[in-house]
Amino acid sequence: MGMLDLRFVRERPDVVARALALKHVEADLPRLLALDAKRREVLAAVEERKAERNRASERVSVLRREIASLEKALAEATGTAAFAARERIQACEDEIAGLISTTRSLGSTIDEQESLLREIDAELASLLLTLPNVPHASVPEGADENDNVVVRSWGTPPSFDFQPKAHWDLGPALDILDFERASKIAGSRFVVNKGAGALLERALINFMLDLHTRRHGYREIFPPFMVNSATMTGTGQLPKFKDDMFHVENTDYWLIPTAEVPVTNLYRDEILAPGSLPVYHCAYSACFRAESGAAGKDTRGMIRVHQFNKVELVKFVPPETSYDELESLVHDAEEVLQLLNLPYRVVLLCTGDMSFASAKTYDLEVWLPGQNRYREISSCSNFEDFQARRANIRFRREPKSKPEFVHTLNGSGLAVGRTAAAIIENYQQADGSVVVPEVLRPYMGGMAYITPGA
RNA sequence: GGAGAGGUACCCAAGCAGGCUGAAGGGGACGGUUUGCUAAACCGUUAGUAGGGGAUAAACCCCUAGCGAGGGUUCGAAUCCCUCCCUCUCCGCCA
Repeated sequence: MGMLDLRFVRERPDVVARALALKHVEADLPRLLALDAKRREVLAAVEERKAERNRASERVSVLRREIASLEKALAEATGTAAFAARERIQACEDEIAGLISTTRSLGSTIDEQESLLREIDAELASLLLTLPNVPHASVPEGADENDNVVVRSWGTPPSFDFQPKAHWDLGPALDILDFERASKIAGSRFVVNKGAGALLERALINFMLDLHTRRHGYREIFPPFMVNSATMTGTGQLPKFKDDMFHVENTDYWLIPTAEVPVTNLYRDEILAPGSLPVYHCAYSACFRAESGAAGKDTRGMIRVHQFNKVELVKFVPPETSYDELESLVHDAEEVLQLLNLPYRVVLLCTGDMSFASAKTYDLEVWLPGQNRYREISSCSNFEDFQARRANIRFRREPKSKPEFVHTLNGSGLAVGRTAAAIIENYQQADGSVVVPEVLRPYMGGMAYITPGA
């Protein structure tokens, strides 16, 4: 989420209209443009009156001082001098009376115009939020996910000489995933990881964080898992996606749906100093999602749950490099899958399937033998300055130069639960045990196999 | 949770019996003088920002807002009133 530059909308309504069509978004662009014109008209009028009021107030102040000094002089003056002073004082007081009465009526006009302006601003702001980001020129046009483009594939889906099972069968059989008890203590769409299952989850988190911090140059952040409304608004979860999130009753706290929220908001309302870009952050967090619109979808297993773990990658970069940064971000996420030797493909989302805020998005999809299909495991996007404008994150190129909006990017690196599911399914053996990928063994006390009860 | 103190520019800090104070004074930073170099000393500069308008190749100029945030009183608010937020100290409670 985020917003476009009002000036850009004013100057290039054609581009905005095209983006609306490409992303299948409805918005009242003509009304927005009309309000914008109206706003500037009223603003000019109200500011002219304020300037007038300020001049009058200053004049009152000057006159008051003059009166004061005249009164002092009057004490010693006599005859014609005293008479002249009294005359002058009277003239000043008359002028003050006149100034006050005109300024008073000026004030009420200002009040009226300002409240009109507030109404216009409010509607304009909410209309501006209905405009999606403009897709980058390299994004294929298309209606829905069927028009997405597979950019590359890596690895080969394993062939089994037995019928491969889904992780929701394998996990409980190994007693490393417990959906039944999860549903007892919390509800549906939760999972309890046990023994080697818990260890696997923890190992994956550490493995991913180590990879991104030590080899890819990201700085680790461990953020709060609850944030306030201002933060949720900064990255656009509020007000639009209120129902997709969990709210803590009687507080202003919301459970984060992704670490992107706290991490992107770290620099909200800040101007980053020259030389501080690019900033690369990675963050583990639990993610909480209400999945309100997903009834009946992925009800089994840990593909779609209310709480899952994720390692998120977030970048703040100067505008000119953001598309190169997107490519490297995708590679950083891909490397996790390569090192784990999990087959996947990279999909470039078409205009109709990409999110509201994104200018360009690649999805990583991992092969899940149990479902015999690729499933999304990471989504990497360049938001350009769309998020930064809303969250007001800027930077300076030189100590004296004008602040500019940064470009923000983020991507999962990766969704941990889905990665665990992919490992369980891709590394399953005929006897129901699971081979532990080489790179994870150091993180699991050397464990090479997950066997029942491990 | 109880009690107190406080939020002013890059930092510290004065102003708070309303008016040439959008802000004294330090520090820092930047520029200059001096100097073989450095240091010191001296001089100068230093709200940044947002919005609107004007001029333009640009530099620039004008207006408005802005002293934690939002309201109110007033001709006029950093200054008076109300609400909220945050920070610090002490006590209590805890991991």
